[in-house]
Amino acid sequence: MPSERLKEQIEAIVSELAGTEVPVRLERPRNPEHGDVATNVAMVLAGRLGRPPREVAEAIVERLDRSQAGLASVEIAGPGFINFRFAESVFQSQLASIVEADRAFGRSSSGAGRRVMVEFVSANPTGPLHVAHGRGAAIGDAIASLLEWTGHEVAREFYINDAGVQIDRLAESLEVRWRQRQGEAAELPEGGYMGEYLVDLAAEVEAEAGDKLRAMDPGARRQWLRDWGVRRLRSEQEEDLRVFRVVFDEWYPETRIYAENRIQDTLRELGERGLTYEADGALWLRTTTFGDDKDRVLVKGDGTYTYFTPDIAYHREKARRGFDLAIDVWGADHHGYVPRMKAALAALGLPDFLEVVIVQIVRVMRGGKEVRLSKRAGEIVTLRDLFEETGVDVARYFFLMRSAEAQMVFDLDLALDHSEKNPVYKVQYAHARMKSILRKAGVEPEEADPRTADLGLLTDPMEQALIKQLALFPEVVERAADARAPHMVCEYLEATAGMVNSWYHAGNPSRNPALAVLTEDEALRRARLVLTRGVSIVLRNGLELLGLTAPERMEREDAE
RNA sequence: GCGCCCGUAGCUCAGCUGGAUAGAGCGGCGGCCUUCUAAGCCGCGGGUCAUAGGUUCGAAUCCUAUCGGGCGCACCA
Repeated sequence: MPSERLKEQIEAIVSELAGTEVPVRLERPRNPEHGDVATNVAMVLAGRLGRPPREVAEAIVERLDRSQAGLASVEIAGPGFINFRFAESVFQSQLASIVEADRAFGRSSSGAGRRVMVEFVSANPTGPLHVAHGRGAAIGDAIASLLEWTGHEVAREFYINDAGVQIDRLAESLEVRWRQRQGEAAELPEGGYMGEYLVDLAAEVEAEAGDKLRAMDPGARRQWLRDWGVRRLRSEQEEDLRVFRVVFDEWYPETRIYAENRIQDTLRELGERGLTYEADGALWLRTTTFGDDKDRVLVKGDGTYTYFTPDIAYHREKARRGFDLAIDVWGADHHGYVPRMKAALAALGLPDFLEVVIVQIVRVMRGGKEVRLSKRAGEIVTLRDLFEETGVDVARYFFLMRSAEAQMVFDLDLALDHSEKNPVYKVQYAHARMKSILRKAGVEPEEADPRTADLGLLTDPMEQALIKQLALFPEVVERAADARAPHMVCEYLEATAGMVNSWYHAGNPSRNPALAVLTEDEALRRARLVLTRGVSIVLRNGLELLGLTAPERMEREDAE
């Protein structure tokens, strides 16, 4: 990266001027007239040195070794910005390095040596996954991917809440449905699961083990239904997620926390640290010591644990399993739970171990009206309903294209639009077009080789702007990973695709054959094919990073 | 009542640790098809950045207050 070298040089100059280390930030000006990169360091330094910003800027510029940094021009502008423009050769060599890196372009090792667990979805195994889970699934998976691209060692994990009262209710509800099937007048329990899916599952139960269940005593039958229901629903979730292209390294059951006595270990450790106490017949944790609003109950008056307790033990296990950082992706309705969980981990001596990404709610709109996500004939209820209608690529992209912390509207009409109005297709189309040009040129991608092309021939402003845009990709990945913000990659891909489509159309042979990739001029054609390949590499890497496909060609529906 | 998120163009949203005339997509309006696939492209219009103060050379961005929307405030999970 040429800007890296420049940054180091400026840092050296500036720390000499100031007499101390001064961090330098190079930014990309919005306005291209302000150069390729710019810095405000002279303004930052002006106050400290007691000199006018422009004078400080002069001093910095005087000391610069332009050729060493690959600079074509440097100017001081406005209140004291320094604007830099790189030599064209710098961008030409960047295009060459994009093509050479190919699938590795955009990857870095900045996170090397860091083991991170991303835990997401973690839906209760009491029913099918809903639309809201889909957003968490897409975002969690993309964050994990971003961390992998930046060199972290990443594990994706799903925590199965297969213990606790919600599972008792599942077992009861399933039993009621099974008995109703046999004509008994059974009523769903308070807080039972009313979904129709349990009626279907009851039919499966009957087919699989009806006679056996009738012969069992009630306790054994309940236990059997409980195990069967959890297993069945869990595997249905796993299958839905697999089709949605989200694959977990581990499905970690809550019952394992109990089976391995982790709760006792955790309570003992908290007790030894003097952070628990008994009051009103319950055992409490002093979470207020670590920033929570009130202390929390660990063991209820009846001797059972709150939901919190096994969850603390589970997060303690994450650290014990060797992870340096745990990132949890939670729904907005759990945000109030964040301070207490962080407090509990701080109590265990793990103050910075947990990072929580809160994913806000999704509203689905069709025809300008909100789709009620309750069960109603023909309306979308589950994640599977949604992606079966839109396709997996579209559903994933729509979930990812907005920042997680903002509520989002899922516009089904736009999602179902197969034109380039749909941002997913816009990006995929741009990719397919590059592939189409390569096919038309009759070359394999590897034959578009920067070593046998003169990239100096790419002098058109559109081409140069495009090369600069492609070169930004690694920085975008880096920032998106740091910010746990996959939507930044979407923004970048859409902007890139827009430029690609303009370039492609400008070179439409019927309009301006001089700009066409497949031009008569053999040398120019070779150079443009390298750019074509570079574009396809960046778009493909970006799409695949987000878990989307990069199609070789787009299906064309015959227009009427 | 307290806490968290949000309030930017008609709609949906970007705006990176404050930076140079506030951006994109959709919708609207006007052009452009014997195509490296027009499922498109080019251009135009459109904003008191919720409001009021404050900090700063500089605020959509930071601070305070107010208003509006969402969510959460259990010995539920």
